[in-house]
Amino acid sequence: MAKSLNQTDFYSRVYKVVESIPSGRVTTYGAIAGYLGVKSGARMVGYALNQLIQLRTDKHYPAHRVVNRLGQLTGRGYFPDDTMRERLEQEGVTFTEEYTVDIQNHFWDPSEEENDG
DNA sequence: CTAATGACGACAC
DNA sequence: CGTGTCGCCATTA
Repeated sequence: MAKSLNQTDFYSRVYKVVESIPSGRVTTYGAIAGYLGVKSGARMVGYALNQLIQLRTDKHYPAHRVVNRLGQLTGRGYFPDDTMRERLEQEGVTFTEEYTVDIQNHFWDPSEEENDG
């Protein structure tokens, strides 16, 4: 498994996991961080997602499927309008609050990446 | 190098 | 149960 995690590599892995998030599901920063090996790197995950905005690449990641451990759309402020919320809704994700998803019902674990890998 | 920030998380009161 | 504080690690100034 991953041993020496390069700084930039960490980002690449985050993007890879994020784009691997299935529709109608959501995951948390800590889950991704822990999955990558950096338990306390939850902040780095969120930071990595933020970088997506800077990337300015044609490729866009479903960063809207990433929420904090409470299911709050903390990053909604970085999305235009309520894109983050509407996106989740159209995918079938339920909400327990205006900007809080039912994470306990839609939580997705990165390790569930059912892939030959 | 030091200091400040952040799409987080856990603990203390 | 809500507020306040520290820890975490990379990025930025």
